[in-house]
Amino acid sequence: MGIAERKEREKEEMRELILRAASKIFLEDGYEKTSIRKIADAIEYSPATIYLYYRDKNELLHGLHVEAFQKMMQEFAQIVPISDPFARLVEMGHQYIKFGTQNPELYNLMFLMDAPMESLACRNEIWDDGLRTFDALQAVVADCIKAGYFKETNVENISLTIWSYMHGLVTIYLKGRMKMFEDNRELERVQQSFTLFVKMIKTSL
Amino acid sequence: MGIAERKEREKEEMRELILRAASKIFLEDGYEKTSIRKIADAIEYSPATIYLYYRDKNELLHGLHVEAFQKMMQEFAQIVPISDPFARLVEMGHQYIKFGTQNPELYNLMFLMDAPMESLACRNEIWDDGLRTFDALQAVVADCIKAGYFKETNVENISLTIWSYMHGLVTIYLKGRMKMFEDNRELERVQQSFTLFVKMIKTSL
DNA sequence: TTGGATACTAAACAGCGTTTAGTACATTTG
DNA sequence: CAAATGTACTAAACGCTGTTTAGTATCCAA
Repeated sequence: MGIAERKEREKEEMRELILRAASKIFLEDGYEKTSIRKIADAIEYSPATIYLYYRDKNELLHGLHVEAFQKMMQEFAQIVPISDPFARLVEMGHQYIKFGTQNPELYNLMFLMDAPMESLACRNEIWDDGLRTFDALQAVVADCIKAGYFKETNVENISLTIWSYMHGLVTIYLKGRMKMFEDNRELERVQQSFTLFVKMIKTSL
Repeated sequence: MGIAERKEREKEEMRELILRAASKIFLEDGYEKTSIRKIADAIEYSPATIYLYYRDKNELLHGLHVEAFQKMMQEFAQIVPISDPFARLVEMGHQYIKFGTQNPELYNLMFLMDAPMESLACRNEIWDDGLRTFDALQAVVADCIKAGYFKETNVENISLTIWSYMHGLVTIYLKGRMKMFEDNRELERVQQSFTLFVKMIKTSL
């Protein structure tokens, strides 16, 4: 009997309906304003219904978290055709900065918020999405080593170090901590620093 | 007449009383649990009273923000006696990592939270505390240049680049994004990456 | 047809930051 | 000294929040 299958399908559709509404509100109005009640309103169900499909708000945010990483990986796909590994790494950095600065709410969700992590913690899943993205970086770094750009060989350590820098730069910008340089040339400073960092890894790794 | 002065003093004492209670709760229970109602409870006043001394919660958090920076600068003071500029810079990095990892809630408040920034924004003050700390870094970097350690001369850009890395590393750790390396050697990885970064700036700046 | 699973919700719980209206007391003024 | 003004404080409410409980319909299997 296909009834169980249909129910399963309907359940999945409902999960998707909720996630779409949540995503829309999250992207339009930001995290602060993405409340369960508002999501419920948007899909014309009661707030309690949402809890029949997601155990809590953290799990729902984890759903958006997954989508955010998909979007980032999609943008990283643009760098694949670049044949020179180092040029590919540099372009990956540009894409990272671009993604972060243009999607502050998503970036926050992906790398700063506690909520989606806590959803994973209690089910001791692992942080798959983040790992896949980190692997993408590691792959490019490994190519740089193979092509003789770097003398260092600890791919994981090099990748973590590069990511740390990129993440710090983007976060300082996004969280308004660059406003201390009173002029309004924050994005210029981001680019300037990135140029210096590229020079650094080129000459010293 | 000294009445105005006494009232002024009492007002300041009350502000301090509130701040001390807020600080205690913040350090013990973290940001999430630091509510106006709980602070009011601790000092045995009504929640509304707090609003006679702080315009809103953001301004109160900014008070803690100021103290957090004082504490950090205090720990940075330990590096002053180190005569070699580069060794001083490296030790400053160690202190930064130590402060961040041992005071996660404070670090969050200082460099990640929106709240204390928003308090400044509406009064268009500037981010003095952060600037002073950044200046401390710039001073050490300038010394490194003078001592011939670096060939680069843009102190601000070098400092921003170094801070970006440090901040990224600490944030990745604090926000649990290093848990993807399933083994439990996160702090070890932090040190390993820092060692690599030190090598990088030594050979390429 | 009946009985139990399923889908859903109204209402409540316990918390939040903040504001309003009003009281009690301290101080200044006539 | 009494009346008027100003100050310090708070109870209660407003409008939110995430989440749970209890109850009502509806669907489906026996």
